[in-house]
Amino acid sequence: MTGLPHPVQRPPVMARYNPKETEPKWRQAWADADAFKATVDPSRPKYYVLEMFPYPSGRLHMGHVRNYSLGDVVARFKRARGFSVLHPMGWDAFGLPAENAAMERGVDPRAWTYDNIERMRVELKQLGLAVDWSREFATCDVEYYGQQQALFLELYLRGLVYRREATVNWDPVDQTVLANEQVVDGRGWRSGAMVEKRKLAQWFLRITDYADQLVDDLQTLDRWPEKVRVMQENWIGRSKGLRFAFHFAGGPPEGFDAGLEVYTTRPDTLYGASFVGVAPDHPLAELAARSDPKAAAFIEKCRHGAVSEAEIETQEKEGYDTGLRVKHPFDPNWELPVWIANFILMDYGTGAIFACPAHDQRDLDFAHKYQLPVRPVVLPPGADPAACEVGDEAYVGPGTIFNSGFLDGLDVETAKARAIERIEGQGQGEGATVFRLRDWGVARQRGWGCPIPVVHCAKCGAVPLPKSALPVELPADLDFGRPGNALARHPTWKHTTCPDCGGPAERETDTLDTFVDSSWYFARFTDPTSPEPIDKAAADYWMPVDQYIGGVEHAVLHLLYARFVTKALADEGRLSVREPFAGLFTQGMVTHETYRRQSGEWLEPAEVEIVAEGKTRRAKLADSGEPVVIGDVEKMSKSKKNTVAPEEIFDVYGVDAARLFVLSDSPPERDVQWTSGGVQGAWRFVNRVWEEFDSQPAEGEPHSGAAVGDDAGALAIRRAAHRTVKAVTEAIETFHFNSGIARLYEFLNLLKGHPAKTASPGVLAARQEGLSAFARLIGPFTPHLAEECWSRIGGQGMVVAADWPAYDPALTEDASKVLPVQVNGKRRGEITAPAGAEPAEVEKIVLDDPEIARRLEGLTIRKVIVVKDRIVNIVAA
RNA sequence: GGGGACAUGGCGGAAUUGGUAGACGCAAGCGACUUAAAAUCGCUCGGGCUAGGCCCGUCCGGGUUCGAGUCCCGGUGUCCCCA
Repeated sequence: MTGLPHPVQRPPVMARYNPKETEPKWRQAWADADAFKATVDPSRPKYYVLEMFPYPSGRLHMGHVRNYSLGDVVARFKRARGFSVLHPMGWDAFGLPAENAAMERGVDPRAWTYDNIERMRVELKQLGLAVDWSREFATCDVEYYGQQQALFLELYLRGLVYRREATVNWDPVDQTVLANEQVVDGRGWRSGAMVEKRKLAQWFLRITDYADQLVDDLQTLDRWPEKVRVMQENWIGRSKGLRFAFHFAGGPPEGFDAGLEVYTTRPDTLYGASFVGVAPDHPLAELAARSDPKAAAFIEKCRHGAVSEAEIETQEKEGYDTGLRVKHPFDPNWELPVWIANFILMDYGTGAIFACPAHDQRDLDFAHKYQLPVRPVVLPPGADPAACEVGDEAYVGPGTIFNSGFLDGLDVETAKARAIERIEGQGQGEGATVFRLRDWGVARQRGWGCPIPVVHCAKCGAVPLPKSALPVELPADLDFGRPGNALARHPTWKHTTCPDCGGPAERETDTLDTFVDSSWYFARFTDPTSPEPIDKAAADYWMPVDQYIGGVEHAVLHLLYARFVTKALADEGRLSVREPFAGLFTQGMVTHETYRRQSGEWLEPAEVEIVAEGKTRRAKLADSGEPVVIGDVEKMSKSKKNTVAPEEIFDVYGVDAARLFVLSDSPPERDVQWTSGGVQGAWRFVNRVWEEFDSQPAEGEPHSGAAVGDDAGALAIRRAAHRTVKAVTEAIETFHFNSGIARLYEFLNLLKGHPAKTASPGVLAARQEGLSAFARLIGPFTPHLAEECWSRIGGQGMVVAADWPAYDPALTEDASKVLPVQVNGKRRGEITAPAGAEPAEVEKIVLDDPEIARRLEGLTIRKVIVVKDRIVNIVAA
């Protein structure tokens, strides 16, 4: 039985490598040399590395350590490879957490945010990132959001900004609009109040104008994860179908002279129509409510129903028959009832559908509930038309159309085209592409955000401000002490004059969604002090971002908005690229085991002692010995208390060990599980590396090693060194950092086998060559240690200024290869052959081998397969 | 309901993309050093057996192939996205 130490335990005092001394020293040296300044240098290839910028929550967590360490590996590697690198850092600084802190603790959001930035900057700098800090900015800097207001006005003038009434989720307690994701079980995520649907005038960006491009250009993003491209494509949801109008039987109701317009992706199933449905907030439903109290009551009930698409899908289907009737477009004598149904979305298509229960599950559920007809019109392959019946499941597969007049006998796709042609011929509608994507509502009723640069004038309406009136600055004395929009209730701020007529006017008090802030910051980084929002020349040099790194949770919204804004800015002539991020990497989370008392109370890792008994592990409280339940491995979170504070780890093991561990333990795209043992292993490696460098005598230093040559040892070291350079280079290029670090461990193990103190001059020279490469190879992962080691063996200048080591391909291959020999696919021995030996030559060696010959006794050789430098397989019977 | 990803020792994960499965690390066991512990160093570490040689083994069941962790078909499980 062995008790493991706490996650954060003092390292042995006798350790010779002292990160507390070396790490600050090298960070200072980099700063003094301005080593990471990004410079426009047309003579060199450029490389722009960017990690999604942090929200200044106040403290660094392990997720940050991982995210920024990953980007730092790329930045340092590309710099060493001769690229002119831009690797900036900034702050996504507007948003609700600051307002919540303000309300809870009575602090000013601005002060809270900038204090947090101060603190986090210190911690991030401690990570030793190769960042050009001279470009730092926060989105809440007036220099930034003022430029954003200028861009907003440009989009306004191009017709990409508009204002309309929209149904929103309204939290009556917090007095604000909530995004769908902020509504949980019909209640506001913060207040817990029942959310209402309200109509409010809202500002929108016309992202749907770019919907086609946003889908089509996904094809060009070949360095994006396939997963993210699929998610975006689904989110945009382009579908081709038919938009057409039903004529009313017995004359149209008021305002519906043109009929009732519906949209469908299944015009082939028109003969299966059973009823027509409209959304509860459809104008026709509202019209019906005016004369029918029951309809009004039903609509009111729907208002309190589900808000997200997924919830709408799973809730009980309900409807109300308006009594209105429409005529089937292909048969004027066929009348269909018009229902108000709670599963229809006003925002998708036209907010009205025709229902074909036999071939749509939602329609079928609805039809069953209200005893509406179910008429199959698509015959599954091989089915009998006479016996075809629909049970509880709608048939949505391919098949042959039947029961459908002129469409009979056609396949689904042909029938769709034929039905669209017929409707178009009747002048009743046309084929149309519809997107699931909706315009982007960017207005937030919040005081801690970028003010929308518009005023409302009683005479002129909503008037955009002229650029000369920018920036529209947030007042310093906002009252965040209670819920609601602090900007709207400020006593004086909103009162102004109309730029058009000079009369009294009120400023728009909504601010922009923080996703707007993050939709162009990457372009601002190319010249953050430009008087223009974006300096064209700088952007032309640096854009696009060559490698963007962040969490997959932003796969849709942030990345989609940034793509849209980039395209819009390109159309304005402000950018020359149409896609912001040429390469995207989505890294996994940092996780940790969870621990609870038997009563269920969460416990921090530091309170728990792990007891290992052979292959099983148990846990108990470190002080009392009370048994502890080991729970699942989950994302580090305060609520489950399974967090480990980076600063404590830095303090005990140094920054390099922490970086090394998060980089080495798992492939970057997967979750990494933080363990105390793991970081101790990284710490051991740091020390072993230092000892290896420290044992290498400087040139001319007295040395007790053997005077005789040891060419075999020297050659082994050189080969391993060159192989390691090749492997690590390739590993970094392909984001296989964990494998690259494993190769570094291997090389160190090999060097240990040829210690300096007993080495011949030849081995010493080979070690020197190997150590020189090694110091540079570990630079991207453990940059401080790399400098200390490089300096110890007399490297010129600093590692950050040194070239990446080159390798000699001839030295990465052994002169002879050991090839396994299989007989009928089973390993039966091995032979040694010269590298690159031709099959015939290898075959001869194999057949001359006595051991192999013994294995083949009594068998007839049918075939000998030789894979060069790899394997031999003899097929024999 | 649709789509996608994944499944390898006690654990995290390697495997040159069809060619010696388990690199490297963690945990564990044994040993050395030590008054002792920690640290450090060395050895062992998928399972089985008639143990210096064989057999089995990459979630399960089939298939293709000289050869399958890798490709194909079917199933199970976990996760993600969409509905």
